Amino acid sequence: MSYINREREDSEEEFLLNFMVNIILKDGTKKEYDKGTSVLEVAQNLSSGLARVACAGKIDGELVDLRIPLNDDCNLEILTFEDDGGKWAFRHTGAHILAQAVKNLYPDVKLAIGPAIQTGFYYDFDIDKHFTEEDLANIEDEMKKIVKAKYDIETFTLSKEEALKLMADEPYKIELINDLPEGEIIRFYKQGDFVDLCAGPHLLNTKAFEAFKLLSTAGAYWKGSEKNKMLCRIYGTAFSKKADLKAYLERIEEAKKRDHRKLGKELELFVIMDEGPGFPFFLPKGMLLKNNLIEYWRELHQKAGYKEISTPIILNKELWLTSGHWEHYRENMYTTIIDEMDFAVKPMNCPGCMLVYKSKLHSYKDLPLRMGELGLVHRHELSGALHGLMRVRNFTQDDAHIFMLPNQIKAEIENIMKLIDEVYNAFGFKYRVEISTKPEDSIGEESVWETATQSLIDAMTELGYDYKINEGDGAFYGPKIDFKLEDSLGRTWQCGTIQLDFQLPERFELEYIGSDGEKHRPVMIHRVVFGSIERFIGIITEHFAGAFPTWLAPVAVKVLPISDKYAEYANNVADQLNEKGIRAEIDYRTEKIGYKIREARMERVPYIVVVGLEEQETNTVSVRSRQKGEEGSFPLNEFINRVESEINTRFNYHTNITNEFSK
RNA sequence: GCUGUUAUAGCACAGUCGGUAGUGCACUACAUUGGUAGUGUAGAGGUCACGGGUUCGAUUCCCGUUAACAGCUCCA
Repeated sequence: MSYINREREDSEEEFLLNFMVNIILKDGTKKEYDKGTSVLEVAQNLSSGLARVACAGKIDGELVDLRIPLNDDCNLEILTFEDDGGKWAFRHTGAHILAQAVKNLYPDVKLAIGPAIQTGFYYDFDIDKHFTEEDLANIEDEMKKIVKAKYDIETFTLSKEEALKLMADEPYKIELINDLPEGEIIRFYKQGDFVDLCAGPHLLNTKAFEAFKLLSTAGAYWKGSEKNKMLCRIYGTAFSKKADLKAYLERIEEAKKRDHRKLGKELELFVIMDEGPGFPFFLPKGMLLKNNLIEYWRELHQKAGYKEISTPIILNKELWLTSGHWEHYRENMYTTIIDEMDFAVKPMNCPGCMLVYKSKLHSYKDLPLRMGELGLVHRHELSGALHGLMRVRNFTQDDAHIFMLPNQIKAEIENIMKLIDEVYNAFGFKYRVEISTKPEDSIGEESVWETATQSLIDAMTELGYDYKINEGDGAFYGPKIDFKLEDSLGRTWQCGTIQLDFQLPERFELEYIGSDGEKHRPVMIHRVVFGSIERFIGIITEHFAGAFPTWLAPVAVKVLPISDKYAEYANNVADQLNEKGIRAEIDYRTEKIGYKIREARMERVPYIVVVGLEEQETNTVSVRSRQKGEEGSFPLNEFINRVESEINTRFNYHTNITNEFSK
């Protein structure tokens, strides 16, 4: 809040002579203005066009209102809707217009908060009713009136006492005011007769807010805590141009078409039944996909020096007490009684792996020891959190635990970062990285946590990653680096994670014999690359819109005989393909060829080959590829070589996929 | 788990202002033996999610349960 402080300090100096301020613009130009010139006035001076579309400013990297006077030399940027900060101010103004409209229509409503978000804005209301679609339409109309009224948006500040008095009828605002640190400027924005507590920035007038739409309503807890009252939230989105709004709404519709739950059903990959909420069934096609991923994973990890193990799904209570899960993860665990003793279904693979480590004596020469496990874990997730394959109650983690000497930590983390980067890039994913620190409910010494967290930060810095810190979001046994991938609607899902753990080796009293002949404690890393095979399948299904690259596709080639006279030749073709490890299927049905092609295309099969009399006589196939459409006839062995090399090169090919299913 | 919405054939959906239900695709049979995005005809398939209540009568109205969907919270 440095600009606010500047504003205050300087107001005491107002008696002094007007000084000039030197500002440096985004393009590096230096300009001189009278002290007290506002950001807006600078914009107007630069160009009236810029001033018209300006939404906010940025002083020395800090987002500010256009009305803010410049009192010190600084770097200044004028932000429009095209800039993140400008977009934020624009949409935040939308939240205020929404609140004003709701207040006009429902005077008894109590206002909570209403920020801009990545996809638009929302406002939380405390009201006895719930908003229907019809209500949303009415509110939208009311918002349009406010926009048409072209209210100037003004801002002012008040002392705490005055602010509390002004907001006397708004209990949530009072709570917010009381939560502000002592001495903080309490700022308000006003448009027409609507006043809201807000740090800003905002637009100058409501008239610019034309291209918007209210999208949905939802329940949301006050201050995001499930202990608090649930409020009614209205979501909306807005753009500076109507065409952009239209394009965005169309994009949402497009994204729905590639929802993995819809495609999973259509492509017969998986089903989730009422009999097992959150427990997916994999169908033959989904199983092929899953096994293809696993095969890739095994190849990758073998090269990277991992050894694969498998540990039991059910283990006794004693083990979970030792690991700390019984105390810290109990509510997510499924338990059972066997021979009158307590057992738990594993929610994580680590304790089992600990036992494997302890099953023999290790020398420092064995380290780092990288033990992978495709472990099936079960976790009781809240019913409302379940979401197709993205959030399930049993899933296969592509887990690995790495035991090492303390001086091997950085190198190992870097190895894993590179491995994850290789895999995500291969699929063409963009991802975000976050570091999560010590949570409230945790085990182990503070100093150990600090060392662990620092070594994660060091590795990230060394590799030049941009990362965000999530305070208090770590696992109960250690800090972690999380890798987040986006789904088709822009929601992010945690996939890869690297977790440093000094606790479990301690609890399980793991040891290795050092070069000094003495026993020492190894350090451990937990890590996953896909995260869970299930979630990853969900994400790649949406990413490829079901048109999986040939190496992954459940069926690589669909053979379509023109009629059953050519079934034998079709068999011959499919056999030769399958012999080379190319998954081929034959559609024997006595349907018209056009019909069979249509169905095969709906299945997103990479290659369709049509065989009839002509092909049989010349030992050729008529090829139709997903990428290029009808390609004509090729000798069978030429086609086989082509597909075989495409599968072997895996990712070198998929980036070219362009067809109506992958837009 | 919380707030809201929803639940009709394998799938996508109509419908019944309370008198036990239809369309398309898929499925089965027959005919059609075909050349790059949907062949024709016929047939079979549903205690209208489950449990209560109101009613002469409930798939329809009310309550509860379960599940799904959107969001919140939580997470791989």
